[in-house]
Amino acid sequence: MSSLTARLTERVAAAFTNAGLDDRFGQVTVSNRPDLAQFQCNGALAAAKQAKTNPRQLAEAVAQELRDDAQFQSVEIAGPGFLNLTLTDEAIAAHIAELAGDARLGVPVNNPASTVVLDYGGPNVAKPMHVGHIRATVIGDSLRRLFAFAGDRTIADVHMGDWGLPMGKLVSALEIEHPDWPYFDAAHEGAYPTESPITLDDLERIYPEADAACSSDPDRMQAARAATFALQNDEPGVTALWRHFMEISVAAMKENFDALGVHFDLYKGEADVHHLIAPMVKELQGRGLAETDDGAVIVRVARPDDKSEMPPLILLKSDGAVMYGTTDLATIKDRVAEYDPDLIFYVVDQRQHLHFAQVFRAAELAGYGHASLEHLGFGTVNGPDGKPFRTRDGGVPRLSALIDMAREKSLERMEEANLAADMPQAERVEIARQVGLAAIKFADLSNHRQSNYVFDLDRFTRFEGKTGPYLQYAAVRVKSLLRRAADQGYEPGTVLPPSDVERDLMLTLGQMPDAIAKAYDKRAPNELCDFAFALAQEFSRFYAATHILSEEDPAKRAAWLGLAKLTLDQLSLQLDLLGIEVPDRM
RNA sequence: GGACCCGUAGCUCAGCUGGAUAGAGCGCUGCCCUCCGAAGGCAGAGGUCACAGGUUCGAAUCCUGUCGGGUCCGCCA
Repeated sequence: MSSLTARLTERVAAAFTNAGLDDRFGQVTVSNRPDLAQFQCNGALAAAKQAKTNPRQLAEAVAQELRDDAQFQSVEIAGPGFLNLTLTDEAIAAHIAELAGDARLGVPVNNPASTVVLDYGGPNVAKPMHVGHIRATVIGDSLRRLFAFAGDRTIADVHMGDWGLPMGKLVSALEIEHPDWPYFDAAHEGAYPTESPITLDDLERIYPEADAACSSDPDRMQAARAATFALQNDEPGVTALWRHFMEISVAAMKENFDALGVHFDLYKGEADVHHLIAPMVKELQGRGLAETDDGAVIVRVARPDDKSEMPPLILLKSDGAVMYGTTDLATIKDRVAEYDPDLIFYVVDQRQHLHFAQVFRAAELAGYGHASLEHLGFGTVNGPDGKPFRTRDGGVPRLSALIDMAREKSLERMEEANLAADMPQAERVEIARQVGLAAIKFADLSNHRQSNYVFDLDRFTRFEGKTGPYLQYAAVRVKSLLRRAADQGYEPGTVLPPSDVERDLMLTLGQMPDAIAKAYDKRAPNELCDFAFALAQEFSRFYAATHILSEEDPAKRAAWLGLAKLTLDQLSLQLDLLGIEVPDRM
């Protein structure tokens, strides 16, 4: 089925055609003047501009035809030529009944489906995940859910940073600490230890030290480069050591992702395309697309009409080492071969915009696949001072610590509000976990993807206002209502033509397919957040204006319960697309 | 120096492929619980949409410039 505005657009477009005008002027939207009408079409204004005629006249011709259609209660022309449409209550009820009976709640399935590779998360081996990874994972996971629900085939790849200079820094630092380890013995024969001699704590301690040493000491940097080169050239000892890094880091990442409730289909990284790089560079050189410059192998991606300087993509540094642009390009080639995607999304920090522009151009020059490559950049997470979020000691807050803080804060809030007071402690803790995640996720997703935002846990965890916890509460309240109704033997029934009490709620419910389509087209989860909140507000208004369970007319009571159920179903879907769970009670 | 992003209510933010009276949350003022979860609802105050030009019947939205903040600009990822 299609959305209400889509149907109205079809109807009005036909009227434009019959009036001798282009049907694309028939676009119908929800009215921004609800006091005047429910829906509007501004097409007559655009059409008149093009035809250089009077817009009111054009609107009148279209309106004339629409007035014969029984689904409209009124068709009016206002101002310079706005077409104002109001449906009959019967037409609204018929549509909402259809929505309620549809397994997908009226949201159409993409046909044909697209294949979408989503690249998000981007954790680095041997580095703890931090506040910045919230955005990369939460936005990416929501887009994955949204596109999957729309019917697309989605492949989510975490795309770890596991192959560059940081690995060399670690290896070379370990060699200084433990020169006696077999990994560093060129004469070593046979297998290397299967058990890692280092722990996650070791890695997280050593990396910052090694990084600092490399910055200040050219010899250390040189050693790190050499180790990187050895890794990228399959030197067995270094490779064996690197496998330990991978094993312990991936385990830690998975813990973090589980705690966040985000899903990946693939735990691939830069290293997975290692074997593709040498042949790819050779191929690009052979085709004249790559050339040597200052000792480095580069692809020139600048275009004559560029407004600013577009630096070349460096495939191989002058020391022969691989850069991350190289692995990104090879990853595109790999994904094309593996999945033949229509779309590849990169949910990565906005600051890497230039990098992706370079890689995308190189992929285009090389003719790697037909996929549309989109860098969905995001802004930074800031502290209360408006600057990038830091802990008191100046460090970057760890993701796991933030999740713990959100849980604790949520538990406090629940106590304040006297929620879940009579529940066993284990259940309260579980609810606090769900509430804490909802707080973090909703706060992140409700901001526009590209803008920065201030991380204010105090505000995010509130049960009042536009927050994740509030939406959970709103959904739980409806669940509670439906439970009470069931206890009294009342079941949700078919919706009836609305009175003033429920008309706005029904019109809002009718908008969900449009809200989802908008979020999909704009790759913007904040559209879902806005809609979910608007729906919750509209339901609260309805809920305050009536008393469902004491209604004596059984048909009316059942119709209202039907609306409550549809609201709950929609809210649950919207929150699910945001990656937010809804407890049964709280 | 060049390019990109941003500047909207006291605060935090939506809206930006041009449309009618610029929205929400928090905070503030006043009402509404003998009744389904008041964490709610209703009403209200609060805005030169950074500034100046331009295009248009119509500009927060498009164009140009200025100011202010952020980011990026070949061998890190």
